[in-house]
Amino acid sequence: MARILITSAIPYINGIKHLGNLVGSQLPADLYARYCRARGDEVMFICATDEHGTPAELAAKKAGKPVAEFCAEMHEVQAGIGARFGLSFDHFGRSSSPQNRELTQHFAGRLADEGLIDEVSEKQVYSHTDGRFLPDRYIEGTCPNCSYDKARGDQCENCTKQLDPTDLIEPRSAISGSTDLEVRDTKHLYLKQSQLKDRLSEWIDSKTDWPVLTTSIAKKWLHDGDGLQDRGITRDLDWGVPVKRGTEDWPGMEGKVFYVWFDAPIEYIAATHEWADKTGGDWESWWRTDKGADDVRYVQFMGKDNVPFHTLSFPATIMGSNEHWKLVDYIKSFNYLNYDGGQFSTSQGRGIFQDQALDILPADYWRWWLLSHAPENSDAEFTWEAFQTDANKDLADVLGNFVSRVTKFCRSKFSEAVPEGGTYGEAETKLIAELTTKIRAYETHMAEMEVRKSAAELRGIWVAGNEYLQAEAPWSTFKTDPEKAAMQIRLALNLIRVYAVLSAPFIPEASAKMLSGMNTLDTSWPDDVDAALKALPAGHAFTVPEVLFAKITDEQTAEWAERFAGTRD
RNA sequence: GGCGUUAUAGCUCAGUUGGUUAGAGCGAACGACUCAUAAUCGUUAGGUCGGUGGUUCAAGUCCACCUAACGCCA
Repeated sequence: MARILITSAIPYINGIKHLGNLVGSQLPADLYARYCRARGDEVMFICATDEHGTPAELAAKKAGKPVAEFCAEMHEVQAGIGARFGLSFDHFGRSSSPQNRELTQHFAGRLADEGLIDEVSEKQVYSHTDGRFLPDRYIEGTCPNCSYDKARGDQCENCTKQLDPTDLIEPRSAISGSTDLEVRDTKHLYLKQSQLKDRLSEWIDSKTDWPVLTTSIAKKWLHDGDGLQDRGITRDLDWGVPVKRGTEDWPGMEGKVFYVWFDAPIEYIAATHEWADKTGGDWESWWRTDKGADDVRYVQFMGKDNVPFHTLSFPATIMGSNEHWKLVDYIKSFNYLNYDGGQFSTSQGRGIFQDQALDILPADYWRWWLLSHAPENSDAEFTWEAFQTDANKDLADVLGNFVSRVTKFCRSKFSEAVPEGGTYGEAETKLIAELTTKIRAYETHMAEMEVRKSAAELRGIWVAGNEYLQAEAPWSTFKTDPEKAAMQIRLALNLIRVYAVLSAPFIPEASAKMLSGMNTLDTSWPDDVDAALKALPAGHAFTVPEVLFAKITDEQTAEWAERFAGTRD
């Protein structure tokens, strides 16, 4: 039994995420977690909300709430949506937790002790009206180059010229519009990533089994231009982890917090700590190689935009501490999912948001389509037409209908119990051999996190059942040899249970309905297919389940396409 | 402008270390069946692998250049 630590990139607290966010990390991570558990591994599946930073402050202000309250509410909203999608986190934490505060401060202290922190003095714009420093993008003004009047402090969107906030003519706060600004000196901490470049480079080079998407992004950041740059890890904000050197105050850093990118990945560890505090478990046995984590395999899931932080910044934090923290063993990264010819856009409200998706269809439809089209090798595209066709064909016609035809046939010709009699012939032997081959292939793809291939293989396993029925035609057999038909249907009924077990990582709700219909709690994995197809013995009572997957109609997709094309308020 | 990823049948995608007639699903046409959510099963027709030029006995699969899309950076 292996020990698998799985983390999904943590979604930002600000607002409800769209489906692109889901398929890029949480959903495939859940698929893998469920599969590992089904195979008997000990799994720790962690996710959280990323709560610190300016966008959260601004969103809270807009909502008219204190930021802590806003984050607490949004955390519950996101946790609720995750639960409805069937995301089986062992813990869904919060980066604003005391555990994360303590660990973040600890890491900063260790890095400082190792000489990897620089204190840098820089100039930054302060807004008297807002009572705060303004990050570059929260300053607007007239571009000195093209006179565009909405240039941002870092760049003019009109002429693309790079700017410093001090370049702007008539600068103003993007938050309040105030022009009562001044440039102040402020001191910040920098993580000297450049000093860890060789260690990081060597480490990345050793990961020959990682997806190209992951390593190519990492190598680009390592070697591009002047190479890996040092990064500021503090900000002049209120909302965040207060800067401390371990448990000690940090002279000159009063009133400052760590920058979100520094504390967010540490939340993976902290969330496990949160889990332990809640359950009495041992979080260090998952994260400290000197305290039992040396046999843990750590797998991270994320979208490609998060790769630099997970291949370089977070490992720099871990390595730099010179303590025995677990480094990631495998990074599975995903490209983007596009929506009908363009990008999903949170800011423009374009595409389908997670709560909306669940309002119109059960989670399994989304899980299946998104996973079977996961953007593994390139960006993928969501269209309503493809979604409707694929979901209807795969879920309703191939799997759902298989369950219907078998259970209803049995009920009408025999009873709502597994029929007795008959013995296997050549066709059954052949089917078992074929299923065995396909299931072993499915296991391989799942273990390798080849999401699309896994889905295709699973679908093939479903199809094999229909092929068998079609070829053996128990409805014909029944007229001349009822015992043989009984055997065929007994096998088919058992196949439903096997399908439920195999399909659970993809479509947990439907899987549960199938098991419930088959009136069994037996979720044992079909290591031995022959034996697995005898799990439900003759005489075992069952009930014909409701339609597993109702078909999506043309009217529905037409309506949805229109509803989600526009913007969300 | 730099870097990266991608470019394979109408659509969505597979194609291992270069090697016999380039694969799958969907869609299409035709056929079989009637237990089932007008579901299922089978057969067939469709690509010479973005373009050009190389390396090689042999390239979708390696190299160069070009084009296009997307992304990152500047």
